[in-house]
Amino acid sequence: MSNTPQRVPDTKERILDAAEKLFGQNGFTATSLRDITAEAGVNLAAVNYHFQTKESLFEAAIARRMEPVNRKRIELLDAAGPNPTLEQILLAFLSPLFFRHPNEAIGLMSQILATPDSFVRQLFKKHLAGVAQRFVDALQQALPNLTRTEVMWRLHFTAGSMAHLMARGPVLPEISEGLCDPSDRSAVLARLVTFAAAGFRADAWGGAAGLGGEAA
Amino acid sequence: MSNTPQRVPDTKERILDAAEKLFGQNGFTATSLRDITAEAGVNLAAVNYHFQTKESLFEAAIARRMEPVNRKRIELLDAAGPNPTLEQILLAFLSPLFFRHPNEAIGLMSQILATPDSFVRQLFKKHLAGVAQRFVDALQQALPNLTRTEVMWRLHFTAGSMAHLMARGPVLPEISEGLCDPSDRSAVLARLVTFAAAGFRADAWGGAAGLGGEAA
DNA sequence: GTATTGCTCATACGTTTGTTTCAATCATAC
DNA sequence: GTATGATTGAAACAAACGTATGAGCAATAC
Repeated sequence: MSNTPQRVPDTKERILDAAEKLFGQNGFTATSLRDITAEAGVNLAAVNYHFQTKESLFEAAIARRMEPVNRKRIELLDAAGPNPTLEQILLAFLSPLFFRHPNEAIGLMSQILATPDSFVRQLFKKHLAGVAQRFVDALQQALPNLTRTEVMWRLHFTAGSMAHLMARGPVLPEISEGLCDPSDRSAVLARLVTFAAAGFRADAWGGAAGLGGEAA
Repeated sequence: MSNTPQRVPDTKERILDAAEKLFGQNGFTATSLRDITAEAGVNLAAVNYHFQTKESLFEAAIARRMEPVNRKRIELLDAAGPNPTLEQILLAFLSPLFFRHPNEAIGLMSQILATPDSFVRQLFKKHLAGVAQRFVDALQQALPNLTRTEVMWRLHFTAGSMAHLMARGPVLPEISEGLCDPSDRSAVLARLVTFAAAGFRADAWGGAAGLGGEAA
């Protein structure tokens, strides 16, 4: 049981660990429950006993990592005081994803952004809706010349950079002639914050330069 | 068909159209060949006759859209002359993805960025390697104070924003209180170029502000 | 002691998957 | 006309999938 102080069997946790790793690496549909139970070294039926279904397992794996991340995000945002700078806001939003994660938790969270299944979209809303609003508010306060719409677009761009980074991080050196090394997380985070902060501070696209687009 | 003298049956094209649509919507593993042949209104065995395997079909669907996009990218980059501006380079890279696509081709291309299967990664390299190098060169020439490594990082950030935009475009209004509407592609492209251009022009992260990250 | 509860095990169910087979069909060449 | 080569059709294949079942085991409660 949950409240018994001694002897919590680790089967449930081992399943979560394996699910986190494999879902993060291969996505939801491409990962089978047999893959997960084999990786965890537990019986196949254990996943049906502890979690009821594959979707519930995915949701549990997401929640286990997402909740502390979102708690940390709010905590950092609060710690920055009533008038946080743009960089403080971006760091509060991004840094909890980069640190304090034992293994491939990051890949898992990128899957929630990349998986098109409808129940994953619901998860996305469930875990990110509240926190996103707090950050949009903070960003709008720090950048009073941007409309709320504009702030949201740029937050989406930033989230996309982050998701792409998390999803394709491991293969980044391979496709960048070895120049981009994502293993130094602090450096990557600093680069991303620098890039995003400058993007946020851009004029609200009076556009100027020939943004015709649509060529012949 | 109409103009070809030797009777190309449209079964092959119908399969490609359906594959493009469904792969783009649901991803590779979540889309079955029976889904595709049902959508195309053709027999299941036709996919094995024209393409041999599911992976080959995916590759063919990707290639059919990716090659014109990359041709257009190079064409736009060349048309910008020997010293293109940053905005011209970004437009050449991004705009071919936004226009001239009959249906959900865009979702398909975002899948190539989000699908972690190894053969999809090879596709990514095959179709993007050459073109990426041209653009990194152009960007480095336009931003001489950035190292090649820095340029690559920021191009990846930009590609991530784009991929995220393409993958989650349809649900963007839903998760943004209806404020972000991706249907006006020209406006979205202009916003993305504005954001990315400012990010590229940021100082090469002497960092300054407290980028400590890793809190307790 | 027995009863009960929490958990793990091997095994099986019904579907769905990608792929294959081979007969039927079609347009064209002779 | 018939023959030929290309294409489509219905059906089946083994394998893998998510899920379900019920016996077996350990520990606690009575």
